[in-house]
Amino acid sequence: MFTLAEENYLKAIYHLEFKFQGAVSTNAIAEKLEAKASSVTDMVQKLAEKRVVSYTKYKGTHLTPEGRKTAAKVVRKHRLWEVFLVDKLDFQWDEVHEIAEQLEHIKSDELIVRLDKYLGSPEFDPHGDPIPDKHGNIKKTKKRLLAEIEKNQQGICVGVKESSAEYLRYLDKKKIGIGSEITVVSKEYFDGSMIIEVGKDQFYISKKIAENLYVQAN
Amino acid sequence: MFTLAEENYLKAIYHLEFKFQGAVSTNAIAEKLEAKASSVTDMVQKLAEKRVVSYTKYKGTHLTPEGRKTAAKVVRKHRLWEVFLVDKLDFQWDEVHEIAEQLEHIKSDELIVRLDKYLGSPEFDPHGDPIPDKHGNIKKTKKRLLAEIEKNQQGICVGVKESSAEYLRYLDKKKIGIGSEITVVSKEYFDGSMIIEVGKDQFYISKKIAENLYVQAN
DNA sequence: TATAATTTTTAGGCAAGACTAAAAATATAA
DNA sequence: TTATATTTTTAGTCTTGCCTAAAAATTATA
Repeated sequence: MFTLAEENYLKAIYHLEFKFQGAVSTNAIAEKLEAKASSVTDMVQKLAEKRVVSYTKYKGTHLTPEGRKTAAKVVRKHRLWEVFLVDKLDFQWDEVHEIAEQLEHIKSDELIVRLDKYLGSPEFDPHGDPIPDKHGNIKKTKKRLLAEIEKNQQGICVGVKESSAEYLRYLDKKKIGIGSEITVVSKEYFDGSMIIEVGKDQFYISKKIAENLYVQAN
Repeated sequence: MFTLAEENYLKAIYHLEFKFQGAVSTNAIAEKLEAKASSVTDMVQKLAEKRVVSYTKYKGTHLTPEGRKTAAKVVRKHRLWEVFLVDKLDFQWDEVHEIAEQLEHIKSDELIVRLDKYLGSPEFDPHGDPIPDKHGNIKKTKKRLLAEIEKNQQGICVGVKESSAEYLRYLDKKKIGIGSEITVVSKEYFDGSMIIEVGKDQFYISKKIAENLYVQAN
């Protein structure tokens, strides 16, 4: 079993390894967890003793298969709880992260199984990120930025890039949410702005908006 | 804000104060939390500094109004989560305690409000224990001993008092389990024995049996 | 009431997980 | 290639929450 701190380190390394596709530096972990590098060295050495990471001094850290499995499980729990909070308790996208950050550490395998079933075994969380299955495998997202979609093509909204509260509220106001079908009606290459159709409505969006929204296109 | 350990101490003192209606001894807390008395002394002094308990050396501990409010909130969360686990995730009543023990420490006022609403603002948990309202007030418990039920009244089995293996085997043999509807067909005031109906069966039970079974009556 | 038993507190320590400051290794630049 | 800057590690501390062992206070008993 792992402590709360250990789980958070494993999760951070999991995300960083995915993002940079290589050894994870001590400083990168420190920044992600808002901790000092010296604290990270301590913990990483401890995790190496527990065989969940491989660590070479000055060279960085990797998850072992065992560590990856553990990290994926935490991520799975986090994202399942986010679905619960949004789908069942009607939270907004931007309100769930902090709570899920706590719920992800609840220890009970049976609970995950039942929660997953109760939510209809979702494959994506409310931000469009894939939920690892019980073996830690994740579906590859075909998610692209709305800005990359061409005229007359369409995509399903699956998430956001930067999730500031203002931005999420803007999307809400425009009735854009996970699952919304968005069609690019016209595109201005000069400034990257677009006119898009969501449901029955058509409206203008700036480049900045389009570069912050992930859609799944065919 | 309180740490996990602090919340557990406050909850323990809350329950013990309720049970014994007076100052709570150091040893009583130690037993309840499976800790050493010296650890309890440490923590109780710390809680006294935080003004959530009043503590006099060698005389025991009391919750302050502030402490009682905090403790009641933890109990409220615990019992709401138990309802969630049983009503929504189909857990059995006896499987939920450990998980709720973890969930009760999740910090988010908004979460409690929404969870409560989602569950239909229940007043009792699956064991028949009352759920404190948002101000910490509790309804008088619905849970009573079967021995207190009068002739022709009925109740739903919600738990046992002493859970010896023999007793549980006896209940099993008689097909009495959580959720069983029990009707008192007749009652002998001389020795406290009864004839009860469970499902289609009627049979005799002794006073001792009736004093060990909790039912939820209207 | 004096003595024994029990309860509670104090004193000192330990592990986890964070920190600061300084040293060592690595990377960058002149 | 040497000097400088950056990154990482080590060494030593601190707090939390627990422990053991011993001392002190309280309660029970003879």
